Amino acid sequence: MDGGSNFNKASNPFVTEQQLEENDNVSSETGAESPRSTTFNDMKLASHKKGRKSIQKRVVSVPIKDVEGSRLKGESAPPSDSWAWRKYGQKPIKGSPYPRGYYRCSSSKGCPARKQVERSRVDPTMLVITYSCEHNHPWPASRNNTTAAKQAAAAAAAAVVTETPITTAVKPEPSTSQPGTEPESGTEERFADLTDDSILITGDEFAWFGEMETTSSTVLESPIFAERDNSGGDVAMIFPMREEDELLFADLGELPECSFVFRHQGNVGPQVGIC
DNA sequence: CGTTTTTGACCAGCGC
DNA sequence: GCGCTGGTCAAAAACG
Repeated sequence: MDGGSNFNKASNPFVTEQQLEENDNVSSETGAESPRSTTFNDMKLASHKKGRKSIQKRVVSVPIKDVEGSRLKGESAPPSDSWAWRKYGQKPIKGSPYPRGYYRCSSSKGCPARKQVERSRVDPTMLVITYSCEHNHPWPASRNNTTAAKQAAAAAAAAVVTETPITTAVKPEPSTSQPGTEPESGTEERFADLTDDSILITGDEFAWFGEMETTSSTVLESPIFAERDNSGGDVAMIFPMREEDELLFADLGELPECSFVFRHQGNVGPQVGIC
């Protein structure tokens, strides 16, 4: 948690990230037993109590036009990324003329990841996506075989690749040992490494966040990060686009769950990490 | 036929 | 204590 935030804070200039740790409401919901629908209640508690585990949130702004390219239908269709998202609700938000869509990760069963998509009230041309997930949950594999993934891949392929990859970086000190190819050890080991401070990007299970927006092509920076970027400088998160995506998708079949691609700022080729 | 989206309702948290 | 708002569920409809 704390460790992971290093990365976040310093890193990604493109992602507006507000990592909120919403843990602990743990205190006393316990007694909350509701008189009525138990099942419903259980679920409610379950969801609300997720607060027990730290929940991190990341806010990403994406130009709608980018999104539109991949969007299938509906106003709030989220940008396609490497995961499957299922919409489970939509609500008008006070103060905003645009409704907010609620999506849940459907890439794998029990995936706690969620995201909210809404149009920026400040800049209607921007889509604000808030990802949230509790710590330590197993990340779903990229949906390489799903239509969404294919679409994303196709979009990536179709996209003009000349655009500079967004980017930036990763870890301050590229340890030479970054595996260009995945080590053969178990995923867990890898994961362990990744979650370690030694790693970068993600430092936490949010590695997927990075990958996530990557497919959607352009991720806009948020003011928050812009500032950090200026001051920080040494580390930047990378959101490899297109090319990497293609590669990623192409290889996904072989990659274990939750893989992400990143590149060192200094021109070290793209690297793939798996958590 | 299976999966996803839509939409209304319910509940919890928060502010007044 | 009450009302408002946000988040989630679940049934039905739509879609591939």
